[in-house]
Amino acid sequence: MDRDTTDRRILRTKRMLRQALTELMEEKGFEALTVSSLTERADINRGTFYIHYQDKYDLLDKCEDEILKEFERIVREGFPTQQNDYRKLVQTDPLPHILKLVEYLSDNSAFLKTILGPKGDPSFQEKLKDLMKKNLTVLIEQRLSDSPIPTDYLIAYVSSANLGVIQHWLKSGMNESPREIALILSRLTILGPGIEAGLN
Amino acid sequence: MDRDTTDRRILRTKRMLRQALTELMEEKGFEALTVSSLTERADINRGTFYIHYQDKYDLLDKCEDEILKEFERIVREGFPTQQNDYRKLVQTDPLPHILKLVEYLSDNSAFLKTILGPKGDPSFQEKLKDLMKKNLTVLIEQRLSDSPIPTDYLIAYVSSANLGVIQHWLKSGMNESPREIALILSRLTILGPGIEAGLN
DNA sequence: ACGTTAATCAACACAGTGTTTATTAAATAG
DNA sequence: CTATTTAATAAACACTGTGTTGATTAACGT
Repeated sequence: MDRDTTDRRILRTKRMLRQALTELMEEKGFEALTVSSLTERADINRGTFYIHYQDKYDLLDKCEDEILKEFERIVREGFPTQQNDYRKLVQTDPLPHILKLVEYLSDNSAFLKTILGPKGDPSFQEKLKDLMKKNLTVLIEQRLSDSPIPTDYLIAYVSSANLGVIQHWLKSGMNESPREIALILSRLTILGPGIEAGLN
Repeated sequence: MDRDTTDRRILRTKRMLRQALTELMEEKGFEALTVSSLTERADINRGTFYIHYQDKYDLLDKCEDEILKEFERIVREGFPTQQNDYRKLVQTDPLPHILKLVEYLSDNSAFLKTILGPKGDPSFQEKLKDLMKKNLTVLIEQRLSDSPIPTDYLIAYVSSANLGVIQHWLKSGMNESPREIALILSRLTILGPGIEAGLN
């Protein structure tokens, strides 16, 4: 079996480091933290860090990828297959897979709040938007009639907008329930800029 | 007179450093560059750097502030005072102050492309969105009827969306003219999510 | 219980930081 | 044009953090 994913010592080391990363990012942002501070906080020898990760950027990458993988899984499994008109549904209920996504955001809010905040990682924002774009492309292109606005700009607009809502939620203290946010996202995506852009 | 803003030696030093910053950011991103590489590129003694700036973050801050100041000036001077219905105008023409803004973006595209890209500075994105929010608040709140979506989320949505359009433009090689982009922004802001959100 | 291997500790050269000193060269005021 | 001011330079300093290595200890899986 793959020793790398079963040996409890390895799992512990990685778990501690990811925990330390989340904590230290919250405290002083990603750029201000060092490998030394990371290993000290995790109570891990500094040399051990370099067995598993190249540098702090590598550690961050791995953590981000874990989150993104889970996002993709949720979207893949829950994506609406049949082509419905959601404009009625969305008056009162969020799209189910969007709700699951927001719930997952909520579970990882400590990490995400920092990584999507002003001291965070803009490349993660882009990865997240790319994920949304992939799905929006399907959703939008099949319903697009003749918009005076290029499709790629429309998609950039909506995906960035969704990200903005999520960022605002995390930043302002998550006062709304995941369901409320999922509903906001669903409504804005389905009903929002669509009308103006010439969707039918 | 304020020696700090007239002495040609000082102006030259700052000019060279800001030039070097833009170049090196394009080449390897902000975090990867060092004060040493900056001063080497600018052909400036490293000690001189510390006379004018605390560290590389301070230099970045000052550069960003310069851009933001100019944004604010453009918005302040060009912001529509009387309350019009722009839905007709915007079918064919961008709002004038948005056009001016996009033209300024175009003039500083080298710097902005990097700072708003995946290796850039997320705090600048936030500052930019905050600027937009301030103006959108005026524009939206006075026209808002009864939206089922909280105003602050609506504003976060639109400002983030506008930023996304700008980022997409810069990233994809600026194939559209400033006028085209300004028109896209104007249309989406005035006509876009407004209808759904209950604007009149 | 055994062989394997992850984690530790200490040491290393190295790159970059931020500061200081004396010295040189350029700018401005008169 | 000259005198005076002051910005820029060059060289050195201690310091922090990096990334790697080799020998030793301790925990793991079978």
